[in-house]
Amino acid sequence: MATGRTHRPATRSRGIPEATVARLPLYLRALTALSERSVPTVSSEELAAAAGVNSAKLRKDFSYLGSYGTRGVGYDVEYLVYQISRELGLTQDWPVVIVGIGNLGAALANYGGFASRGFRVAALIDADPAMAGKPVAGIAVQHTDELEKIITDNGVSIGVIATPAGAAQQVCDRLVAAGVTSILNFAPTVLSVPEGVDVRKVDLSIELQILAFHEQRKAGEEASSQDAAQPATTPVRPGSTDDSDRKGPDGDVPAVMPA
Amino acid sequence: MATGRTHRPATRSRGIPEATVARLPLYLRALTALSERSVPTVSSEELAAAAGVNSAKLRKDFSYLGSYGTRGVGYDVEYLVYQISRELGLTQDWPVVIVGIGNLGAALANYGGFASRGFRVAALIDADPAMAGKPVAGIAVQHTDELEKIITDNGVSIGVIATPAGAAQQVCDRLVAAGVTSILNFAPTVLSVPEGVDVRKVDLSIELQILAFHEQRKAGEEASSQDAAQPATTPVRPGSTDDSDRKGPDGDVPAVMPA
DNA sequence: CCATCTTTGTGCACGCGTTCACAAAGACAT
DNA sequence: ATGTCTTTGTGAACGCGTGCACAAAGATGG
Repeated sequence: MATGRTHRPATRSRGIPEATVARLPLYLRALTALSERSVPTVSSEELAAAAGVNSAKLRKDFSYLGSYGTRGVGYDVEYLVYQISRELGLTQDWPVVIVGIGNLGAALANYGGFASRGFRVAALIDADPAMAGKPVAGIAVQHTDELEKIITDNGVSIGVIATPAGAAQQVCDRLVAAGVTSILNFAPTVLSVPEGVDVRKVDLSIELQILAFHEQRKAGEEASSQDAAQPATTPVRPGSTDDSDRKGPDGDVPAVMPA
Repeated sequence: MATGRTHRPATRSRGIPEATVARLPLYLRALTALSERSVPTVSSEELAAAAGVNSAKLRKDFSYLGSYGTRGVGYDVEYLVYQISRELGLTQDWPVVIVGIGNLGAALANYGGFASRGFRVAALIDADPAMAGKPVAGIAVQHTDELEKIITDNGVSIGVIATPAGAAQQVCDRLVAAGVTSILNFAPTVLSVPEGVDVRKVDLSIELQILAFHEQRKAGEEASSQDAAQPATTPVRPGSTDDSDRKGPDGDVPAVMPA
C-alpha cells in the first residue's frame, strides 16, 4: 500500500463499497435458503433479519447494485439470487488450489460449502513428499514442485495458504509469481504481496484474543477490584527506576505491578 | 440490534476503539517475534512495518493504552508485550471448549497457536456417540450430553462452534444457557444471541466470495467486452414483462439477460 | 549545560459507513 | 379511476477510523 498509485482511486465507475461487498455473501446465503423453501418474494425487513443486519443498510446495499425490488412488495428471491451471484462473480467457475494439507488444509478440502458456489478445488499441494499421491477429500495430493505447473495449466487465480507460518511467505511468492492474484491466508503471518494482489487473512488466534479482550472487560466490569491472575514474569518499565510516572488513559488502572 | 439500549453505549470509560483492539494481536505477534530475537527496543516505524500497518495508526493505537514508549528511542519490546497481553486479557488462563469435532474441529484442536497465548482447550465435544472417548490432539472427545456440566465445572466462558450449520444455533443456545459469553463461530450461520454475548464468525465461504468479486473486477477491467460464462438458469425480472426498465447504477451494464 | 537530532503523542481534517426519516412508487381494493 | 397502504430507494446527518503533519519530549554529543 501507499506505493505509487493509491491502491485504487475510488474505483472507476461501479463503486460498490467494500463493506457492502462483504455483506453480499450473507444476503446470498439467506436468499438461497429462502429459494430452497420456494419463497417467492421477501421484504427488506425480513431479509435483513435473516442476515442479521439493519434493514436500511440492506436496502442501501442493494441500491448500489441497481433498482431491483418492487415497492409495496419486496424483492423477488430468485432474481436477487441471480443478481448477487453475478455481481460477486459466482456465475463463473473459480479453480482454487489449497497449499499445505495438514489438519486445516484437509478440513478445507473437505469443506462442502467450497464447491457449492462457483469454487472448485483444482489441486491440493503439500511440501511433504510422503503426502504426494495420497487422496484427501477424493483428490490426490501433489508435491510443491508441481505448484507452478498446476497454476498455469488450470488457470488458477485464487490460492489458499494453510501452511505453517514459516512457509507462508515463500509459498505466497511462488503463487503470485505463477499468476495467482487472490490469496486466502490461514497462516498467522503478515504476507507482503505486490500491488494488484488481494490478500484476505483468517486468523483463529486473533479472533480468540479479541474475544478474550471483551470477556475480560465484561468480567472486570462489576467485580473490578479483585485481580485474578498474576503473571510469572513482571517486566519493569525500561527507563524509569520508579513506577510513579505510569499514566493510563484513565485513572482507573492501578499504576502498579508487584515487583 | 435496535433492541432497547444500544448494544453498549460507547462503552464507559477506557474507550479503546474496536478497530484498535482488532490490531493489538497483530502487534503482539510482531513484538513476540522481536522478543524471541532479543531485540530490546523498536520504533513505531519498524513495528508498523512488521505488522503491516501505518506507523501513525500504530502510535495512535498505543496511545489509547497509555504513554508507553520513549521519544527519540521507541518502545521497549518486553514491556510492550506485557502491556498488550494484559490489555487483551492474556495474562490469565482462558479455558475453551470446541464443539463439533469434524475435520475442522480436529484441526482447531491441533492448532498450536491455541494454547500458546493464554488459551487452553478444556474439552472437545461432539454429538456423535461413536466419537466419545476417542482422543483428538491428546484429549478425549466427550459427548454433547456433558456440555452443561463441562462448562460449569471448568468455568468456561469462551466456546468455539465447529458443527454443521444446522446444529450451530442449538449448540449456541446451550452454550449460552450454560454460561458461555463469547463464541467463535465457524458454522455458516447467523447466530442469534442474547445481549451481552459476543459472537465472532469465521466464514471461509464468505472470504472466498469476496475474493471472487475482486478477481472478477480485475479480470473484467481490461478485457471488459467478452462475457465469460452464461448461467444455466436465467431468471426473468418478476413483475415487468419487458426488460426495458432495467437500470443499473451506471449505464455500463447491458440491460439484458438472454431470455 | 546547551544544541541537535530522533521519535513519540496528538490535534485536525477528511472520507467512509451507518442510520434516520421520508418522499416516491407501485400494489391492491373499491 | 381513485384512494389507501405497504415498502422501496435515497438525501442528509452523524460518528468512527485513518492519515497528515507538527509540537513536545527526551536521548545523545560536545
